[in-house]
Amino acid sequence: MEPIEEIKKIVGKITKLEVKDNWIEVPPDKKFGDFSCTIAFDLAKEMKRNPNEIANEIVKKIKLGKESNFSKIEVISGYINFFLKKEEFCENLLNKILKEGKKFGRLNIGKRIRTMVEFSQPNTHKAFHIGHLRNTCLGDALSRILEFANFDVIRANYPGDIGTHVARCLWCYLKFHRGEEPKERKGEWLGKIYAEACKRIEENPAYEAEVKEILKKLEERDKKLINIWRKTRKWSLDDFKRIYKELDVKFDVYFFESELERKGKRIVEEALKKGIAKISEGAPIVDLSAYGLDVFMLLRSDGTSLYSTKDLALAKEKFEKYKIKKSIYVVGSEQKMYFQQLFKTLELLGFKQASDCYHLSYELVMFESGKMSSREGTVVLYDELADKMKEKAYEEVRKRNPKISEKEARKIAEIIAIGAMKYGMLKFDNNKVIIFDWEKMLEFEGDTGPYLQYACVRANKILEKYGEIENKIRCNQVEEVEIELIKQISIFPALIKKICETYKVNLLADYCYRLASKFNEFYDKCPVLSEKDEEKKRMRIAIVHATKLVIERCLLLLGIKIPEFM
RNA sequence: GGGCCCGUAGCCCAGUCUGGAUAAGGCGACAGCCUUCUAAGCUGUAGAUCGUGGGUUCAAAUCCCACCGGGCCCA
Repeated sequence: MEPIEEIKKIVGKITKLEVKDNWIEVPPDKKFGDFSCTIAFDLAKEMKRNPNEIANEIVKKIKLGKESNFSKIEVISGYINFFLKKEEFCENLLNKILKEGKKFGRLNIGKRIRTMVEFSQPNTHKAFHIGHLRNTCLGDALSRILEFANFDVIRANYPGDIGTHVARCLWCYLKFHRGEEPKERKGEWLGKIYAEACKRIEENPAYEAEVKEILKKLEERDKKLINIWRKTRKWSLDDFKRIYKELDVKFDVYFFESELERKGKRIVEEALKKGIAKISEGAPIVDLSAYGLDVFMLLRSDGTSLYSTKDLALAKEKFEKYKIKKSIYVVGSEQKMYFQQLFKTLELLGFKQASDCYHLSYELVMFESGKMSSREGTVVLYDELADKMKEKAYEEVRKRNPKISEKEARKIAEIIAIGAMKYGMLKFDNNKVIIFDWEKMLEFEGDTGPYLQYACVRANKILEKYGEIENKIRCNQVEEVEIELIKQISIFPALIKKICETYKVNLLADYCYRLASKFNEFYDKCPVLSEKDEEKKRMRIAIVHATKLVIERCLLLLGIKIPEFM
């Protein structure tokens, strides 16, 4: 039995209560044991008695059996402190991992829940910038974690290939850059055209009418214009695909806004017929003020579509065609209100699945001076960042490996650069604004991606030199660093469970850093290959093996690759 | 005017959901450690009125209320 389970069982038996998770904690200091139970404080309140006395009474009744995980139980000022039989605990865990191998941490959810994670959603005709990167890393990592935990995940992308921004870009392209075509990174070039369009329109608002005309023609499927739209749209999409390939991010399905306009308009008609929507100032709206959600507009008064028009159609498609149970939307937090309105409207339209729609919001990537804006062209492009990261990583790789080939150095550098970038995006809580800082982003020491990769590379090197690993080991004596490391490994399955419930991907990044840190400490203090005591050596190899498995798993789930050397 | 998020050391950040013992790390600074499995590493020192003020509690960074500062959304 797991140690925590055992505490729940024995304390529960004596108090005749179900022991809650938050009554059990890990003490701040080793001298207080390995686990602590705070049940006496709560009981003291109810019984109006001294917690210390109650704790002592509980402990007096506990008889530890031979199979128990614990060697000792102590009461200190109301806390019931449990001390593990360290050697047994380590031996059990290590042997369990030797047996389970890569399956360690995988959850056994009986039924596979079909879950769609929609993320990335870049706009064509605009640049792919580091805000999209945050979104993409987050959605990809979440998908990987849910997949590992046995959810049936469908990864969806939803590029914005139609709408005002496209009309602006095409207007500027046709009016000022007709026929031009760059040789490479064509999507990036279109992004510049878009920024130029915004600038020109701002300077001369009379252009607005011309843009509107283009938008209208696009919705009416004007043949000539559609051909140009198709061509330029592909420029952007090709750029996105190149970036996803570099990031090793895959999608199972692409939805395009342009393909949802008509279906969306039909749903709006239906909503009007049902009386859920009504016309106000010429535009169909849903009045959600009864739910504190103001008014939700479904179409513009000129009949052109909005995000909402298309999102209604998309949701319907997700529910009906893909038969999903859960729908996760990874979208910036500025859209919180919008998604509340959308989900409520879906509910009113009779979609039961609306209650299983979840907006996973995250804050923006900003500059110290304020928001990035693709309109003003003040964005850090993905390629700009990636190029600099790769160059920096290349220098570092060269410093340490002067003899390897150019090709090999570039390959390793890319793995490190992409890892650093992803970790830099994933380690922060999603509610927190990331203030973009070149210096911090280009850091490869301390709490960074390369630190994690490095720990894993070190572990791999030891295992590679050792050869075949035994499938059962014994722990006669374990040192403090070893116990600390093994304890960190042991909480991995619980962590995965928690992330599946909270969608907090940064917990995994944080965990992995702590694990790598404990391993580096172990690496420094406990020689493995040169250890003379054979039994101890086998145990240490098992520790290295277990650490490698878990770090490798974490990095895989974060979407970070591991170089062969670095 | 209404709503949401953030505020923890010079800088960055975990912990807040589910209150618990001495607030965890990273960067930067200072002092050490490479003839021993890769120093992108390890060890130590200095650095925190947990935005402010109240409240609840045996116990508050964590829960409640008010306010201040920053960001976002709606009107």
